[in-house]
Amino acid sequence: MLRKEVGGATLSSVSEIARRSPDPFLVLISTMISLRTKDEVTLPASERLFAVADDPTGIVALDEGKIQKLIYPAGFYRTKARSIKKAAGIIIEQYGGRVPNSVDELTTLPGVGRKTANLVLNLGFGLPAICVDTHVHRISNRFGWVTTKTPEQTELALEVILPRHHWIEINELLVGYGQKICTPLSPRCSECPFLGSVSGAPHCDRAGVDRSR
DNA sequence: AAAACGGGGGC
DNA sequence: GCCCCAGTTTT
Repeated sequence: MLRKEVGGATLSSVSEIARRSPDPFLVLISTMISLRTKDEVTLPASERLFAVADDPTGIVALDEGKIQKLIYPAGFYRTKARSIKKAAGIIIEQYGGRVPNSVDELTTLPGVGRKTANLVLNLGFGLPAICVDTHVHRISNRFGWVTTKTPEQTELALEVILPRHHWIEINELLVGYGQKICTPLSPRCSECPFLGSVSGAPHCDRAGVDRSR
């Protein structure tokens, strides 16, 4: 089971990992594997790796080539293997073997940017973090929720606008909507649940068709 | 701000 | 064959 339908949105492979075992380290590693890689590849790759090693000590003990082989064919598998092993080492040496729970600390890890850090806080620690990827950035601007140039600006703005509860669901719904309907180039506006809805509801001017990625 | 990293799947 | 993908890092 690679995906599950939830109110029209999809649960990502990282969510699936988190649901099975809400271990911040597993969430972190599977998120790193998922970067620019489809769920159908991410989940099996994560499972192969975790079958061999599922904690920082186990990961650092692995040969980098071994990690590469396990997570293939995830994209950027060489870079990811290096980052994963290095991150595990830093977690052991700098953070006492525990995954840090702040954006600033998480982003010190190689291969971990703002989006990954927030997803780990959200899915791994259950904290109210909003992760802004290309989908969320695009949709937020199309809907006129924000007028921002960078994903980081979008993130800061959304933290003020969006509700404080159900952040995990909100993240997934926004992304699922961006994947299936409000796509970058040819949005399926005829299937958009927001188009033509009650006044005051967010709308799309259809002018924001872009290739922000 | 733009390019590089990378393999797989859809059409 | 060409385009796209729940980004991050380096120029």
